[in-house]
Amino acid sequence: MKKYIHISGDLRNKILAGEYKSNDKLPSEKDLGAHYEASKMTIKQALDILVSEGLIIKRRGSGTFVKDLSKKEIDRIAIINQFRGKTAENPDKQVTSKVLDFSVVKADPFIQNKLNISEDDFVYHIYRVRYLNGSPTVIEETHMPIDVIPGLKKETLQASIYEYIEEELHLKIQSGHRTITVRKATDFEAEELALEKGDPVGVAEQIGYLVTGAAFEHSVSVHRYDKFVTEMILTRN
Amino acid sequence: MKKYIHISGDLRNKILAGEYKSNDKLPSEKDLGAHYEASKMTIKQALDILVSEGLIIKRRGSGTFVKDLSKKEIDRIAIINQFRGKTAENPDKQVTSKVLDFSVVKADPFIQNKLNISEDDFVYHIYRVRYLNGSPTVIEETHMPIDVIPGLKKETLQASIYEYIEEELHLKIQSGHRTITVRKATDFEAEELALEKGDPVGVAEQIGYLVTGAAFEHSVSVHRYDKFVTEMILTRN
DNA sequence: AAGTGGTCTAGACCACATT
DNA sequence: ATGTGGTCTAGACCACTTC
Repeated sequence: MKKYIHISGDLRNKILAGEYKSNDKLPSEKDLGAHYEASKMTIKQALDILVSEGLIIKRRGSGTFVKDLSKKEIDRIAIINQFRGKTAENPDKQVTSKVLDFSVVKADPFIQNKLNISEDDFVYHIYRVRYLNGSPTVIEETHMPIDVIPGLKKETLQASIYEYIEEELHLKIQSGHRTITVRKATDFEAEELALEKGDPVGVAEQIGYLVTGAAFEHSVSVHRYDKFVTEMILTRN
Repeated sequence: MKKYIHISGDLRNKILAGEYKSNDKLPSEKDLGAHYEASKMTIKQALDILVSEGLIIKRRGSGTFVKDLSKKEIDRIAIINQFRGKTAENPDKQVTSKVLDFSVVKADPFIQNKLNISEDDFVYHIYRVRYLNGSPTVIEETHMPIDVIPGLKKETLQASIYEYIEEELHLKIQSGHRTITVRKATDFEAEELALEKGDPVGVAEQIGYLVTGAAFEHSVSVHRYDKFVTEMILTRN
């Protein structure tokens, strides 16, 4: 186990368990270094993880403090800021899919640009309605370059593509760039998502990248307005 | 100037200028260290900034590579992931406000919990419609503890509260925790935002924190659906 | 085997806040 | 003046990829 992971995990537990409370001052980096038998840089690395999670605040000159979080915020914080597929995001729910289209096409200019591929490259076109516990939740339209993600089968679409990519192809997913907008449902979307015409939908457009740096997916997902939540932590420089 | 800021800035410029192109390999950390006369840890710190911005990817054993970004993605990347007020987010537009309510009230239990204050604490209640270039864009309802942000005047609300906090009170804003949802506009919201009844709105609920760790605002902002965009970069682990 | 990034150290000096 | 976190160094060893 990496030392800084161990230290940040240990401190996170103590905060979540209430051993350090809101606004409490943590021991200094020097003291923590003595306690964990680690150098200052390692302690700093551990604390910076908790800063990025929004749990603590460091103030040069005064010390490190537990943020003034409400209980709900603390519960929330363990979960967010992860990049996962729908299946992994909802471990407690049954995720199923209706496949509207699954084909191989030439990428149009829009997709070419998003995936940074040339006009001769082929992509999968995957168009699915996805259900959580049987109720329609989101319509996803995904394009993936066949060169990057080969061998997709229709039965894979019923389950988790991300799992296929990581477990079967042994590729590693690194990051995603996501843009969220809001609009009215089209007639088709309303029908598939069991909404009224013109009801709100949340739209997430996303480009996914592998650790190799290659863009492996462009997807647009249209969510029922009552089942769309997204959370983030913003920091100031 | 901090050395790692200088190095990451220099490399960012080279990437954005196309000096390093998509999928290009950057010099090794050792070589960069020689070039910039910096130690390995400092180079690492500089590169990690670019990783968090989504510009590059590091692969142990092989090297550091420019991500396979489309041109648009590259342009986008300079902007996002900052925590700022509406005024600062729209430097090119004129931001004005209509103040619907400005009062001091006792915090109700919901707000108490969000701001982590007690039932005896007073908060400002600020309720504004905000206009970009004269057209209604968002309705914001904000609560701020008067103990944390004293001396708010009605004329401040016409402009930028964030500016008041930083310039006048000399407090430093550190971070925000934001949750985004989608729903139908209420009749009141539709009227103020010049929408039809039941049209979509994007809702951002946010808690803001100072560098002291104190929660200084809870706000719910209801956005016209055609003027609501939010962008983020997600990473795995 | 050679080269890469990841982790870690022991210490230095600096910028800032508090006393 | 003291204590804090921020930056930086010069090196060590490790895990991983590529040849």
